Amino acid sequence: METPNRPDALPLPTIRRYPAYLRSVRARLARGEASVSSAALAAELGLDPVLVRKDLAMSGVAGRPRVGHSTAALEAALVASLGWDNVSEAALVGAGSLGRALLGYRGFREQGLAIAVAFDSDPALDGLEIHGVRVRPMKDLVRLVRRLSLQLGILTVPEEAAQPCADLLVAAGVRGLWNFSPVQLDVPPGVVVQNMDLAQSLAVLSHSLETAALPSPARARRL
Amino acid sequence: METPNRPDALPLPTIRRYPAYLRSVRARLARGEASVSSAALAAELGLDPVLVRKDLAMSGVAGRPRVGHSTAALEAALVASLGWDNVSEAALVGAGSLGRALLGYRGFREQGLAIAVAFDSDPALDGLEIHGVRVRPMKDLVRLVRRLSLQLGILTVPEEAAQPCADLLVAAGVRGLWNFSPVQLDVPPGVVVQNMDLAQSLAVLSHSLETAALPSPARARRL
DNA sequence: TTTATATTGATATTTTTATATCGTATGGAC
DNA sequence: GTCCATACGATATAAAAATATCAATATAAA
Repeated sequence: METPNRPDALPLPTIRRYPAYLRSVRARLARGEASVSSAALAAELGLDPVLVRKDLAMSGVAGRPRVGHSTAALEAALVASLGWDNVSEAALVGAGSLGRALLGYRGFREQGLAIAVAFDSDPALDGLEIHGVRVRPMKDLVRLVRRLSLQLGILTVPEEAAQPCADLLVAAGVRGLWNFSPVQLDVPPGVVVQNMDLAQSLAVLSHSLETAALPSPARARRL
Repeated sequence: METPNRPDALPLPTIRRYPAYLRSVRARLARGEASVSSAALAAELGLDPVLVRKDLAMSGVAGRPRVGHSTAALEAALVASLGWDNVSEAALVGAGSLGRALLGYRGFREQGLAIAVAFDSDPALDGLEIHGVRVRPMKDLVRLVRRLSLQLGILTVPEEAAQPCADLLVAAGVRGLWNFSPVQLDVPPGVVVQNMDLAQSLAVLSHSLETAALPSPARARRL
């Protein structure tokens, strides 16, 4: 009942480490290396080798003693686990400076993401094309997102606009929201929200700076 | 004693939640509310009330039965725990679209961060002022960062430039790096690195979308 | 004054995640 | 062919974090 049968839901920490593994594996593939050991990955990324082995095992790729894991197999398995094999198309809402930065980011292609259209409330931006993506007025959002069957909404709007825009995207049928604003979005069940919160990240950094005044213990390195 | 450092090192998950508490507390303060209950915060942020209570307790602010916690006291304690009471000055390296977006972000002031200067390898940007911050050439980095005693480096450069720029910043004496590139930085002990990784966040979102149960009807309509 | 109740704070339990340990398989050296 | 070093895989332990439970307390109402 609870579990959708196809892909297992992996532990979130594992999923968070997958992009780093994938990056390294792709680089090795490009260098012509046919296999990689968990120890090598662990050393490169500053992680515990056992942890890496367990993470890789969960991707379904078996390793061979004395050899390691096939880079090609790993690449495919990691991409599949991440859901980056079939590209999801997204609508970006808020073509301010952050929105434009995302529109110009080339890396999304390798990460199964394509931004199909952008929306902004500023009439001056209406019709503009930014990095190959057309900007549309907000009033067209629901209709366009629905017609294009977009799965994902990217929110790069000022905080006071975040919830209303989220509501529009949900009404238009997106199944996930990538939220760059610092507000806690309220969405119906079934819609996934992932927050990309600057404040959260900065908090960890500031607090670490404040507390780690002297280098007494080797603080555990979080990927 | 066990704790040589002045401020206690709080659990990272707690620290990550502090900005959300702080936001809510500040909003309540602005509305003139003198106190707030852990249950109210929990409901607003979608967290377990017990978790909120433990988090708030760790800030050192005591609550009163039937009343809650003083918003003023909470504000002060959270800000202090985060190290946001004394502003740290930062150097931003890489004045591309993402760098500019950060330079234009107003919220940093309330988060104890001020960007004092920016650097970019593009000579065309030399001397430019972006959102009130001057852009300098890379060759001036070490000298300027050292002279201004900047504590923090913000890396918004292409991935191949990340490690060299990090090395420069470390050589100039920064104690922390906020890394927006997807590479694992190698820094000497004592220097704190906090990664702000788009791929990591996107990974969680994609995987959640992949594993989340699809709405039962009308999904096989794309033949 | 008494009582009901909202709310805290402490303790205990469970769950999750990370680390340590040990056995096993494989490919190459001799 | 035998032995050895390497790397995996499984099991066990530990650490961290979230969740549950419950007693204590202070406020407001009766």
